[in-house]
Amino acid sequence: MESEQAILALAALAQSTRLDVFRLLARHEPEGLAAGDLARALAVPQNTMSSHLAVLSRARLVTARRHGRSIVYRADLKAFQSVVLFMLRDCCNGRPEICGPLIEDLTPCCPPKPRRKANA
Amino acid sequence: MESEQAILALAALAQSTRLDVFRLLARHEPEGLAAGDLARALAVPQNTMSSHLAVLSRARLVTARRHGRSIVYRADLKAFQSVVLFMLRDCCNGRPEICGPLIEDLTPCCPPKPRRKANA
DNA sequence: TCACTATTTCGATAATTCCGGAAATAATGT
DNA sequence: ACATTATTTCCGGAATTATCGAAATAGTGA
Repeated sequence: MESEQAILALAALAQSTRLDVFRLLARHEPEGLAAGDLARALAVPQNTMSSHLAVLSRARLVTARRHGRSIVYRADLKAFQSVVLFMLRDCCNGRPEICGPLIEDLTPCCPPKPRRKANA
Repeated sequence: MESEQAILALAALAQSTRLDVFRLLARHEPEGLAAGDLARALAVPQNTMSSHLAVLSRARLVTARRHGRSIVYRADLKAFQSVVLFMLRDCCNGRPEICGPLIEDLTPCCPPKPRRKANA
């Protein structure tokens, strides 16, 4: 991922409504949510929501697909992952001694197994 | 980390000069760089750089410390880590089945130690 | 104190973003 | 074709951000 693309994504997420939208869509993977449902859920006018969705879409953080009358939006978790990866690479670039503990502390986010830091 | 703080950080990084600044500072940990050095390195006027540094500072992504005549800035990697963690939590919230592979794919960034298999 | 260096603050302008009312576009069913 | 529903586009105003010249502040050394 290139800087320009990452900046688009960071800017897209740096706004509370859009952050909420992405949160909500991530939670509704893989079904997605229609634009109107998003507007209703977050109590935002449809046209305002539409422009926010356009920003997220330009940033490639969400995808849109027409489904009957509705347009269903989905979070693009792969793209989101790319952004996180980009940030970490930026921070770690050639400095594993810094990134190492970061990744380690990161892991508890979604512990596949561990319950305590009984590691050694 | 709360949303508001995260949004400040994302917004701070969503600008090319500031992203470059953070990159540069991360690479110059733990010594840091003086404001003037940053301005020179990125070919930006001092006052412009100063306002960018203020934004990064408000977002807690950098710290400043006077050192003689200069003010030396340092990347706050802990704060950066918090932002990344926040993003991942937002994405994974209650959905390890999504976050799991994400973390796994993330690990190759800086593999400090042999990773164990997720799941079993 | 004075001169010098480093950085920030002030102030102004241009550009961008956010918001939402109103109108336009698109799909569906009759 | 028409009415209905879902969403977007158009438009304008308010707020915020980016940029940078000029002036102000802070530290250093003679």
